[in-house]
Amino acid sequence: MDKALFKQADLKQTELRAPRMGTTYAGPPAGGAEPSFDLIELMFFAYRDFVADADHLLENFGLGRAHHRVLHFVNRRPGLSIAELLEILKITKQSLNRVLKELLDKDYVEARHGARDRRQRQLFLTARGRVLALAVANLQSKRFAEVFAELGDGARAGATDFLLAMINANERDKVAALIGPRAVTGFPHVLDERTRR
Amino acid sequence: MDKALFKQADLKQTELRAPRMGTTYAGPPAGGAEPSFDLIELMFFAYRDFVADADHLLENFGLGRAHHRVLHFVNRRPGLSIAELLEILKITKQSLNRVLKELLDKDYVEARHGARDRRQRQLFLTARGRVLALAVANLQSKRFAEVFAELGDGARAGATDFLLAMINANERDKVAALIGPRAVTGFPHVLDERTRR
DNA sequence: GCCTATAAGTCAGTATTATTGACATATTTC
DNA sequence: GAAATATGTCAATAATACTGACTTATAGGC
Repeated sequence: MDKALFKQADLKQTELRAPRMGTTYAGPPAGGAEPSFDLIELMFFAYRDFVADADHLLENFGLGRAHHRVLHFVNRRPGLSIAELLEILKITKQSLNRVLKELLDKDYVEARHGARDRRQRQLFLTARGRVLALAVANLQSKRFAEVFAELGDGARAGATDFLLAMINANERDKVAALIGPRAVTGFPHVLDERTRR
Repeated sequence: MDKALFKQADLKQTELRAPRMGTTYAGPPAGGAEPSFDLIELMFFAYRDFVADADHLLENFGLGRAHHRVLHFVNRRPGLSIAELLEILKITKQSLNRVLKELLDKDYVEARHGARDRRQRQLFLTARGRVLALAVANLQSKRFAEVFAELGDGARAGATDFLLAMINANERDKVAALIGPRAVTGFPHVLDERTRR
């Protein structure tokens, strides 16, 4: 009985923890209220299963979590520079290097000299890369589609609001800006001035 | 300037990816709909900041993400066995060992011989461990409190429904069962039959 | 044009969290 | 008593990250 309880799959361990942000620990309880154990645990499991979709798919291509992140953000912000990518991913260039090199080698990502500044390398997905990124995004979107088929489409706005509110206030605007305008099309950077002469 | 550019925080990399589940990739698009890039990205950022809270706090105690998971689940299911913990965490006992040993050494966790089966070791938090686990939970709960202060308390049920629906269907009942009844008190295992003679 | 700053790439060494495989020990169950 | 089970442990490895130091190419100020 206890066996069957958690048998489903071989999961990699990475959740329930993450990067440190500028969060300040203000001391024990907020104001006497009980901790929201339910939501804490739900966040853990929901995220676990959510990312598992992408993880599972990309594994077939010999790509790991680091590759996924790069693929995702290059897809979302085509034309971004190495520095910008490092800013988003919050990793060092040494860490990025291995992963990016593999993505370049395997022809998922393409780097072009910066149009304005030749020192920069602007990153784009190749056709292959775009197919893969879209496949991942579609798989993840399928989960959302099922969720809102169950909860009703009205729940989508609520979920969006909830997730946005969960983001650190100082980053919320940036994320909202990145998300809102490009939610559907997703190709703003290609059009911005940096890629023009 | 490149220095300053990346200085914000020293973040560990683990998000936007996770364990593999039994998710089946059914082919490109679901039915022609655009991928939900907005929600995909929101999940990433929301979870990133959410777990950063715990991460940041535990770092002061020399504890990492693996320790957090153990602390969390032992707190939530006191009296669980090594095997049960491994099942939940989906890691090997070799991986658990180092982490658990540290938590035992540092007196956050306590292991007692199984009451029914002396081969088993049942895990409990010590007073210290409970204080720490509660501090983490309170910090994470603070974020939820702020979110629902902003969105209104009505949003809490919606968020719960959303997160629950995001969990793989085959696990949903188990998680719901674990979460619902013990959301507040959190000490069910101690009372279950396994710890009795 | 030169000098400095910047963007990126690279080499070397290390940490954390995970893995697989093999085997030892204590205890339960048949 | 023998086999199964729960746990612990040794050893080697992988993926993802880190710091520090250095090179190369290009941009920009003077």
